[in-house]
Amino acid sequence: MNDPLNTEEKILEAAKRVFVRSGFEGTSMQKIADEAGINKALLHYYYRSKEKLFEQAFSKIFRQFVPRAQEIFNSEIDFFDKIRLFVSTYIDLLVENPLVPGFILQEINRNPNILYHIITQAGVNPSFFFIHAEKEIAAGNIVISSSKHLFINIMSLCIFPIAARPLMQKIVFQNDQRSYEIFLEDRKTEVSDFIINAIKRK
Amino acid sequence: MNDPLNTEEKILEAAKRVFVRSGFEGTSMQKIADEAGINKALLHYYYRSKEKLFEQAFSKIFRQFVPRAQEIFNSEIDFFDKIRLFVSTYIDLLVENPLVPGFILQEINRNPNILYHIITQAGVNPSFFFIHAEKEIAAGNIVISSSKHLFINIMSLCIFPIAARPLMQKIVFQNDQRSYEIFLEDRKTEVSDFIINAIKRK
DNA sequence: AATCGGTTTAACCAATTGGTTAAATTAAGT
DNA sequence: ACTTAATTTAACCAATTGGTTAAACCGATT
Repeated sequence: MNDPLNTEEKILEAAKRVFVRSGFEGTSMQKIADEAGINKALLHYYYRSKEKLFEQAFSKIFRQFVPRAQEIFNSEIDFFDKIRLFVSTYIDLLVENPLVPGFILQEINRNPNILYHIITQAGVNPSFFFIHAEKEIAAGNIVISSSKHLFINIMSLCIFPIAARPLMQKIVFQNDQRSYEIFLEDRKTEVSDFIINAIKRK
Repeated sequence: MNDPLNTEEKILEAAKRVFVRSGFEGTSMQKIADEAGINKALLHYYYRSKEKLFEQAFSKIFRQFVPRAQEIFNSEIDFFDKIRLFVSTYIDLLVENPLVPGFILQEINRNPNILYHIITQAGVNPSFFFIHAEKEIAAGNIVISSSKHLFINIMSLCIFPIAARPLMQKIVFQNDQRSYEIFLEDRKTEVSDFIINAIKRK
């Protein structure tokens, strides 16, 4: 029943939830304080300003999604298996955190400057993916004009359907929630097949 | 030099610009009034509330992107040509309005309820695309588990790279702006080839 | 010239914003 | 028990928020 979190951690967790739900501009310090069950002045005591608190919250949210991807990209498995594992794992991860993609896309466009610090801090580095892809291209196993296109295609196919869910669910599934859940579950194999079909040597 | 727009239109155009730039929560009525070069009370005179003004602005922005897609989907051309034309046209359209995808993704997640009214009003109806795709599947010309997956794949590959540009430009191109411009230009053919490769009968 | 309806403005409103301050409370070390 | 430092609180601040109101302005009709 009692949470073992100290006040500082409790604030950051509350801030993460509220920021993801409402974005930076839509979030007030009071709402975060309410969510954390504490006084508003405490937010400023632990985190000097809204910006500072946001930066830490954003960074922590962002870092939730990096290590899993990094781990898979860096693993020594067959390239197609790597794609299959990444797509399946990532769609699962995104479905569990459905508001995060929209939140991140919103905030990077609002203030791109925060990115530089956060990306380096999170340790984002897809170079192992690029190296593996280039090797497969050189070996003639896959056909694609550039590993960068392939990388962004994979990300697009995984992330967009969740970021744009309310829109897509409405115009493609007449807003039927259950159908969209099944649809997303299907995508865990569907997207991999689509990608592999697109790039494998004929 | 003089603009032929009356005050009502001038307000809506200003509102569109500011809302797209800063989102609903990040936009104040004062900022819109400044952008339009008029008094704040005029906004309430022509559009009763911020919500009402937003709804009209959002609807107008949304409708900018629907007819072009509809037109292409409904045209009587070869299915692969249809994909090529759509991808190329849409990436161009999105590059010209780079902040719109992020704006829309942000707002549909913040308040999904507005969608119902706006989508019907905009006349979104991809059924001709689905019909054409199903026909090609039945004829054995393309291989895909569902036309819905194909539709959302196309949308993902076109929209995501622009919605997530600040992020992707940073982690894939070390934030080199010119490289990303070339990359997006390349995608106009690259994405079509990718999709067609993925679905065409082997 | 008087009047009319639509348009535009300045002044104002209560509520909320991010942030500060000084006092009260708590826990630990002596 | 006394002191000290970290923690938590209530009260407060100026600035901004969305929204209202009443008066001024303006071009057209009579």
